Amino acid sequence: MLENREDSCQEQCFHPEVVESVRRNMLGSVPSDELAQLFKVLGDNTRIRILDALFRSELCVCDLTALLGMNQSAVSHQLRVLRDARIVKSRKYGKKVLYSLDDEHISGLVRMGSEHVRELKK
Amino acid sequence: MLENREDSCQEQCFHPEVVESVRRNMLGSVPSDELAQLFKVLGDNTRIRILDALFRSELCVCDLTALLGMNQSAVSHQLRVLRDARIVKSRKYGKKVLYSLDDEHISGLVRMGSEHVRELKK
DNA sequence: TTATCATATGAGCAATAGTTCATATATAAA
DNA sequence: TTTATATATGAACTATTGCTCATATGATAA
Repeated sequence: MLENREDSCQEQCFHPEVVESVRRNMLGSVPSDELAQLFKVLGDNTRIRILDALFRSELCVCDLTALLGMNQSAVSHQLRVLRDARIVKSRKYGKKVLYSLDDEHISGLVRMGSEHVRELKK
Repeated sequence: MLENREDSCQEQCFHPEVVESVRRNMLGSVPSDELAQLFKVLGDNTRIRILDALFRSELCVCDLTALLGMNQSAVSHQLRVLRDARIVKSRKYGKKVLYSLDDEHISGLVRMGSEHVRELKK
């Protein structure tokens, strides 16, 4: 991996010791990919709004649809993405399906992210 | 907003009180969009690896390029995305540009995200 | 100055994502 | 059973994203 320097830059700039030391401590490529995947799922306005709502209360698809003011199909599609990522869970209640958050880490992430956004505004 | 129920579902399913109460506490649409934008920036494997590296040390573009084993142009493009989001900052040092993390919230987010991924594996 | 090196950037392209529409499934009521 | 309701899903379309290639910019050295 370290050998493909042709594409990057010349000897003078490249610092093998620093690069090696950093590399040793970095996440393996598999975990970094999973982490990116998690953030990618959180990186959509519709899904954030869904989570923001579910953070307040367990809700059925219908109420989420009304709340977001969008297509039921679109909401269901996004709920599937969140379910696949195990960020929300669902349970049947009669004809309805009730959704709620599946993990407390997620609300922590959302809270910390909001904090960051708020800081940036200053 | 609450009136476009035609697209969603019938009277029986819709719960106006719950929806209203949830809506009142939700993030405004502007902040939720900014929050999604932040997560979107973090939701890419290349950018996560860059942050993971910068978390360990300030690095020039050339070293990052060697570290990630990819095109210098690709790295510069992603650094621009991170810079625009004010997640990393840069300073000139001779011909080189040195990058580092711009905000301590970010490492917190990455750490919390990693925690979540680790938990999911169990 | 000119040449070289490190980085940035615009255009173009392929892959992916989010939405809508139509329809399928599942539960309940008549 | 038949009908209606709530949700899920596949296909199609458009918009966005990340990469590559070529080139521009900016700084140092000769």
